[in-house]
Amino acid sequence: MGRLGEFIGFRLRRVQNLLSKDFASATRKYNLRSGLFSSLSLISSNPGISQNELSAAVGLDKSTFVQVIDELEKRGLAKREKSKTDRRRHALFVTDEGQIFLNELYEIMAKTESAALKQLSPSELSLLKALLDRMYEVL
Amino acid sequence: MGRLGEFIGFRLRRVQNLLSKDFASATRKYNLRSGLFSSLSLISSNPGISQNELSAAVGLDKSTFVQVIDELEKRGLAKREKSKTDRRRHALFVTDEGQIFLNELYEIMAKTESAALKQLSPSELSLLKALLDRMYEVL
DNA sequence: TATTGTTATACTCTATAACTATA
DNA sequence: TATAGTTATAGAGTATAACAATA
Repeated sequence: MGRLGEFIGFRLRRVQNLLSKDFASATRKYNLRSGLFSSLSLISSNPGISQNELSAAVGLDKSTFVQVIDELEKRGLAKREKSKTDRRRHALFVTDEGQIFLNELYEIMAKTESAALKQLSPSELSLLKALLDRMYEVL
Repeated sequence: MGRLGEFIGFRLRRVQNLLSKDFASATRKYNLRSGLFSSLSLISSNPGISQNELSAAVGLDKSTFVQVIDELEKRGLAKREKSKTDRRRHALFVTDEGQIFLNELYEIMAKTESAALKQLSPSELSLLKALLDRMYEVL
């Protein structure tokens, strides 16, 4: 790999690439549009979140989420509700069916990561998380 | 972040996202097409590599690299040479100018990572690399 | 027949700008 | 005026399929 292999970003990316490819192939049958999983998860963890807040959390433009949420609604996984206090906003909620589906995706994600995590002892894993968090906070 | 934050892939991605955004903004003036840096680096480390081998190493389709290498040639950073032994193949080489530019990109990458790496002691950094390599090898 | 590089093409992802309805 | 959501649109990035040259 040459000097590219000296960089920590290279190592991060190649592990993450494999994980995300594994997750993509494990969920291919669900035909998950980009951002659907993370949106569903964030709505679940933050009931009533607006589309604007969601886009800020994910770091993509708000226009990106219109189709994502259209699809979540069409699939019956989440729904928009007009805010009573500010009628411009849509409060977003995960449906019961959406929560079941989301739990299934969490399971698949956990299984995807399990092979990699088996290589690490519990203390190594918590150290890895701590190191990554320290790097994230300073960037 | 909810349960999404429990996954190691989430932590890997968010650190790597920040690193790659920082690198992108630090190199914006060079107008680097996707794959140009990694291709130039791999050609430099593997002189005479073919387009097919390059695409296999990066994990993208060979058709993707036609335009990347067109641009590397147009900028005078690398060149194609017809292989003597198999006239279908193009042996790829970095020019002197390309090597100078590549070294500059390595510098920028190192500077990009330095903020994050300052958070880690030398032994933590080498452990982090080892853990990531162990995860990569098993995936 | 199979492989290397090429072209044409289409699809996904994402951003920007302009619009609407509200505030 | 400003903000939330929407629409239209354009630009990247990538893959697939078909092709020419060569093996």
